[in-house]
Amino acid sequence: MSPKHIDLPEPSESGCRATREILERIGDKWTLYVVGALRGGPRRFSELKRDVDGVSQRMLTLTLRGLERDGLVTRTVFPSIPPRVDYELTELGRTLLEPVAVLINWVDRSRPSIEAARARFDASGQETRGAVGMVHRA
Amino acid sequence: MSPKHIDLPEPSESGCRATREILERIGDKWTLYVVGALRGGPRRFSELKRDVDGVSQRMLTLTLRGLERDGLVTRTVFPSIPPRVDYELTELGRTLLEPVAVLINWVDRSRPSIEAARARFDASGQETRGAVGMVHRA
DNA sequence: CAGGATCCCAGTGGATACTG
DNA sequence: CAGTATCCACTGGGATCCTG
Repeated sequence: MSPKHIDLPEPSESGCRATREILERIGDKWTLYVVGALRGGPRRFSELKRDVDGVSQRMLTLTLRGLERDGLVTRTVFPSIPPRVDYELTELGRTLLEPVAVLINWVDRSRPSIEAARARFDASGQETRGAVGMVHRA
Repeated sequence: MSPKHIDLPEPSESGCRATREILERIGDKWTLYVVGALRGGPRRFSELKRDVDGVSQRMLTLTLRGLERDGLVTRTVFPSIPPRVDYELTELGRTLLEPVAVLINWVDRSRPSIEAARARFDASGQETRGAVGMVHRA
């Protein structure tokens, strides 16, 4: 069925290229997690490093730079000793939280189905390869 | 400030690791575009190759395999000459369209702001680096 | 504490050639 | 047409060391 499907907004056709560029930003390995860690308010560098867990200081720095460059995060330096730097989502950055939440929710709800599908595929997938006749693999 | 923010669903805490694994699937270079190309209904391999534009047959194959493995698309072989293979979103695959649409919409709406921020950052970013006092870069 | 500079590896993905 | 197989370049990203 699905007579009408969902009406995907068509990445405005014009900006499909530019859209990809931005999707790759938030599609990288750490951006979503950093944004998630910042959702509660300002965080220091070392707090983020602890919260995100697994991230190297190099990647955390690069990720924060990228977010700052895109106007999604502000960086505030306090000239104290020891130095202290706070990162915080901008207005724009906070608007990203909703789309991300929708996506995360989808992943959470779909994970059982996906993992089941993977198990099925990995278990019985290969030998139907050269089968004769119409084949549905999956 | 920001007393309430948006209430991010907390990636169910438990499955943060597993969630990442799936996020990386749809976060790769081609998956979202292939899914987008399939939103209108079944498509043949060669049609997808034309639609997605820029994708190599290798990456298209790998991407489709991954989606098939995760139960998001079905692969149907017609034993004709020349051979024909149709790909189609599953029910589960179609449920992915909405979260993706939300994200694409966000990118489209935010692109002007982001590009402006990038221009500003790239133009005047570097020299405020070692400045004294509290500094807001951006 | 925050992060710059280097080195280096593994995986992603492109180009090309071949097959059923 | 719809792949598979190889080779290869690039780069994302980790580890480590050093500085203000």
